[in-house]
Parts: sequence; structure tokens; C-alpha cells
Amino acid sequence: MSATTTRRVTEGPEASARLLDAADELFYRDGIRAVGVDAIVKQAGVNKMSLYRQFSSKDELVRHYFLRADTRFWTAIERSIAKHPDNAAAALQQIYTDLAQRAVVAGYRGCPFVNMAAEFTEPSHFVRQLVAQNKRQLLARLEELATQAGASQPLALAQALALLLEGAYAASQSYDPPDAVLTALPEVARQLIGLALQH
Amino acid sequence: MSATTTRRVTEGPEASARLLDAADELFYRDGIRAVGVDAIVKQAGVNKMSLYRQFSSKDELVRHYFLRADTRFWTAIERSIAKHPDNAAAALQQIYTDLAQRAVVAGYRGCPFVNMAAEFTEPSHFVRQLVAQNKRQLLARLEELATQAGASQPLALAQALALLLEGAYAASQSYDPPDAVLTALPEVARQLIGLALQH
DNA sequence: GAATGATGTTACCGATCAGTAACATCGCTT
DNA sequence: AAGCGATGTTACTGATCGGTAACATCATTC
Repeated sequence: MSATTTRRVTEGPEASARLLDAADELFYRDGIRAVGVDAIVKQAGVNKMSLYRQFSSKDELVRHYFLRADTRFWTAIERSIAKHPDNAAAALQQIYTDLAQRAVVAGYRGCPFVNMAAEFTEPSHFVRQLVAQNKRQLLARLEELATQAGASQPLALAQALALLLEGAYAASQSYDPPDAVLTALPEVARQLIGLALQH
Repeated sequence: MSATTTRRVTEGPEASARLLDAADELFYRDGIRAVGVDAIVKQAGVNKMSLYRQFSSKDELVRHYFLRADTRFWTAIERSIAKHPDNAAAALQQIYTDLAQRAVVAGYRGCPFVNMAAEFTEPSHFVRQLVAQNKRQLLARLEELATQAGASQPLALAQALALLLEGAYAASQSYDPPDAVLTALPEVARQLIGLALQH
């Protein structure tokens, strides 16, 4: 039995990939505390010992989960921005147009970082440190775009848009249906950007 | 020993009050899943059996926790509004001025409803139903004030302010320090209200 | 003062959690 | 073919979870 017969030894670093995929989906959908390692290995189709031979602990998986979410987040943001390579104002606007669409699809669970921060309340917890870092970078990126767009007070516009972005994420989870407020998102962004650019 | 000597039988419905106070503080500070009933009874200074003779389950405590948070929330909102009995625009503005102050004090843990929604991901869970109801009422109240203020599109203003409020709550937990964005909150509210009232 | 009902105390249940020891089994190298 | 390291499998640990049974103790009423 050396050909394509059913064999059980298939994993290598592939187990690692499967585990990360499973953790990705389950942590985001059900929360980190609510998902046990048994659920993860079951979803990944690997053995529990394979998990602990690839990762030292559940926290290690959580750390990787954050990194993936971070990458995905920036990919989405930069994709919106890239639609307007030489129009920073339009790029800023595009972020909120796209977000309004993403946030109302069924099964959407909001900002993974905010969800993580809600689960780990200790400010010194490494998850909260990572989240704070992500938000700092986001604010910096918004300010950068605001500057490029020619805002008279780039930081003020960035802060306003940051608040709006957090609000859109949070509202997608607290309002039912989320459309009740999210339909207004692109227009609010337009107003804030418009106000900051006039003069 | 009938006078004011130390005795251990003091509880009646008072145990109930002590338990609710303890649940209030611990649930908000550490999260619901993270707080066990043992921690609650210890903080309340009562016996575990006293808990289960007053409440049928932990979920029952959670339900009461929500009701308290709901009452406290509306008290804060209406107190802001009441500062301007015959000026709805100023009342709306006041909500955000006050919130900006509340949200930056140390130990602030953001919107208890959003935190609850983050912990219980199942949309049909009773906690999420309660949260959605709270948010619906909030949006309605904002729209009411927007109408009184003379906004040409009261719902649009209410939606914008609702997004902003959610954003302020969320940012208080995801940004470190939260002041990095929350200092802009009153000004953003002023801009949105101003835009909606001109014409 | 005896009975009654509410309370305090302890010890426990079954379930679930993250993490591990021990051993069988595989693929690969020599 | 022998050996070796990585993997799969099972069974387990100790801790913690929400919740409860059993019994001692108290205040009150008759």
C-alpha cells in the first residue's frame, strides 16, 4: 500500500496549517475562551498531540490567530486604498464603502481585535497589547492618508474616522439588524472627510 | 447574644442584593464567562447555596446584571439630556461631551452590552436579544432628539450618532491610551449635529 | 419548649478544561 | 534489514466549572 490508498500519516508542517485554519475559523466565530483545543483538533482533523508538538500552548495558537487576523485586516484596508492610487480622500472614503458592505453579511462577527479585547480584560495581557498596537498603526495610517488628502488637521480627521470605524465594527454586533445603522456609514464618512478638506 | 454581637445569620433578601452587587462589579470588570459563581459568592460574602436559593442559575444572575446595566445606561443618557431641557441639539451634544469624560477614566471597561455580545456569539442567545433591544431603543431616542432639534433627516443623524457612540465605547477598549482618539469625540459629534441642522 | 421553615456549611457530582505520559506505528536513512 | 525520529492513539492528570444533596443551626410562631 504505497500508492494513493488511505493512509493516516499525512501530517508534517501541514498539520500546523490545518490547525491554524481551524483556530482561525473557530476563534473568530465562537470566541477564544469558548473554543477548546479538542474542538480545534477535531475541526483540523489532526490529533491533539500533533497540536502540542507544533505549538507550545493554546496561547501560542491565539498569538498566531492574531497575526493572521492582523494580516487579513491590513490586506482589506490596503485593497480599499489601492482603488484610488492618487486620491487619498477617495481612498479614505473607499475604506468605509467597502466596510459597510462587509459588515452586513450574515455570519459577520465584527472586529476580531475588539472581540479579543472583550474576552481578555487584563490590560497587560499580551492579546490586549497586540490589539492596541494594531489600533495605533491604524490611526497612523489614517493620519497618513488624511495628510495626503490635504486635511488642515490630519490627526483630527484620522481620530474621527477611527471612531467611526470602531463604531461600524461594534454596531455590526450589537444592532439587530446591523443595517439599521450601518447603511449610514458611507455617508457619515463622506461628511467627515468633506468637512476636514474644505477651507 | 441577642444584641449587636457578631452573628452569621444576617441574610434574607439582603443576600440577593449583595449577590447582585458582586455580579455587577465582577461581570463588568472581568467578563461573564471568566467569573465563576464561587468568585461571586466570595465577593458577596454569602454562601453558594444562598445564591442558588435566590437565583435559579448563573444565567438568571446574568439577566439581572443586564437589567442593572440597562438602567444605569439610561440614567446616564437621560442625565446628559436633562442638562438642556429645551434644546435638543445641545442635549445630543452633551451626551458625547459626558461620554468622552467617562470613557477615559482608569478601569473603564466600555459598553457592557457590547462586551456581552462579544462573549455570547449565538445570535439567538437571550443576552444578544437584550443587547439588540437596548440598541434599538437607543437609536429611537437619538432619532427623537434629532427630530426635536429640527434635523432635516432625523434618522440619518441618529444613525450617525449611534455609530459614533458605539465607536467611542469600542475605542475605549481597543486603543491604548484611549485618549488617542476619544479626545476628538465631542468635536466629531458637534460636526455631525451641525451638518444635520444647517439648511 | 417544641415544631417549622429559612439559612449556613460541607462535601460532593458530572462535565469540561488545557496539557501530558506511554506506547504503537509509520517513513526514511544507512 | 535494522534502526531512528516523527507521528498517531489512548488514556490519563489536576484544575475548574455550574449546580446539588445532606445535614447542622438559627429565628420565629404556636
